[in-house]
Amino acid sequence: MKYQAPRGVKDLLPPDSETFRRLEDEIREVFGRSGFREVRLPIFESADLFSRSIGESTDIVEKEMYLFSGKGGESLALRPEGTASLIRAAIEHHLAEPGRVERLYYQGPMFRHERPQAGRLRQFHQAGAELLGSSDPDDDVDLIATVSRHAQATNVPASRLLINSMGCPKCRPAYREILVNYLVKNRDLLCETCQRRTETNPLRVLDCKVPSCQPVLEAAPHLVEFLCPESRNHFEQVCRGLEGESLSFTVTHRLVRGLDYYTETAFEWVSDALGAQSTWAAGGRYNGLVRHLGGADVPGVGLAIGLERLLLLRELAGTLPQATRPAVHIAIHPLEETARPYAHRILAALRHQGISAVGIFGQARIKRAFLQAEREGALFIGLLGGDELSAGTITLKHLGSGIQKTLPAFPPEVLAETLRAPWTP
RNA sequence: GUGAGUGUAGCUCAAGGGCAGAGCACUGGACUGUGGCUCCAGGGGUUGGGGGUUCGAAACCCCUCACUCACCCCA
Repeated sequence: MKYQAPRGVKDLLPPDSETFRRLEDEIREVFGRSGFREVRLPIFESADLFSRSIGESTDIVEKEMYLFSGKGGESLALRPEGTASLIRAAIEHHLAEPGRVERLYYQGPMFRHERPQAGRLRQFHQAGAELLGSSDPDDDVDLIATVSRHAQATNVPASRLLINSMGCPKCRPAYREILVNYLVKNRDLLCETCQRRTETNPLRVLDCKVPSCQPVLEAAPHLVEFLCPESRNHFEQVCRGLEGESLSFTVTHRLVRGLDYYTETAFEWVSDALGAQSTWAAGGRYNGLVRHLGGADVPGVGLAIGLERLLLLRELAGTLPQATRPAVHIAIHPLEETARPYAHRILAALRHQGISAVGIFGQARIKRAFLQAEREGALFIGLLGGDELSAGTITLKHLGSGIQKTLPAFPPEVLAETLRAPWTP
């Protein structure tokens, strides 16, 4: 085997490609019903956009981006996530303006250079929704409800919603200092990675899963206890709103975001039915991001769904959208050389009538032609021999019932109608 | 980036130092303008790749690549 797909990328073949397509369409529908409209974003951007928005000290930027240079030497990157691109586009096209509310969604492949494993690919797909221009906690609640309700309706197994507050630029630095003091005091009890992160990205230490770190981290001060009055109020209203919607959630003090631009509410949906990569959707509020990227002071809240992970869950639940192969209505087989042009004429005429039709040209024996017609999913086979050619007819056989009729091939409107009518004994 | 487990026909898998095999799929025939069933026959492989040990390697050793899972990170 000479060539094979690069590591961590996957070919999606029928019927899996059709199933995936249906899942994407379903998510478009869900976002669309909540008022979001699609933006098509480029697959690469200036590398700088991602390091500025995601954060220099995150793994994504430090070691997982696919970087390359443009002809002019500019530094470009395949997008590792969608929010940065969407916000860039919203600023560029003046959709992120004070007082203006925009609901936008995107969908498509993302790229991160990681070691592949269950639910983790180097090219994977995300669908994300972003609501710009509102800082109202009920918009957080509504966005969360959109995904949670759909998860309920499609029986996503063992799914739990976790939420936390990341605070705001007013209160997070104070908490950060308190946390760093606590971590430094307990430095000897922490793993090497945590010791290093205490300097570089202290909030991430809370996310550590090394067993020996757990007692220290469990006892660490909780961010929610140090929120400023505004942030506290926002978080409480989100919690109350979710309760009002009867959406169950768990406040998880050690839930933090890997991406620096999140403020206030952070949330994610996890499922024990997945492997180690248990998060299938995640999001949060990012009130500082638009300005951070050079736009106006416009708040935002958004989320992204990992489509491959959702697909795994829906497969387990048995609620995957039905993969439908495009139906071939009729397969047309010329029995003699002289009937070939006639076959082409009928194929074109039927397709023009909206009937899907394939030609079977490469089979010398009629038995093979029947087998191929079945394999291609045809409902009918149309046989064209010398008799049909001279009489201007076509011999139709309905493959399901075995009913056979020889009818005029033209006008095509009449033939198309015959093919659409039920053929029962 | 680290670790473990797997790589044999298109697919699912046998053979565990001594002739590389089965089922399904594929191709041809029985069957010349009428399919699915059946029967008969056939094609397919440098055993992921490279090197080594051995009279002899799919098997044992080393390197490498890929897949799977876990760490890490994240959707």
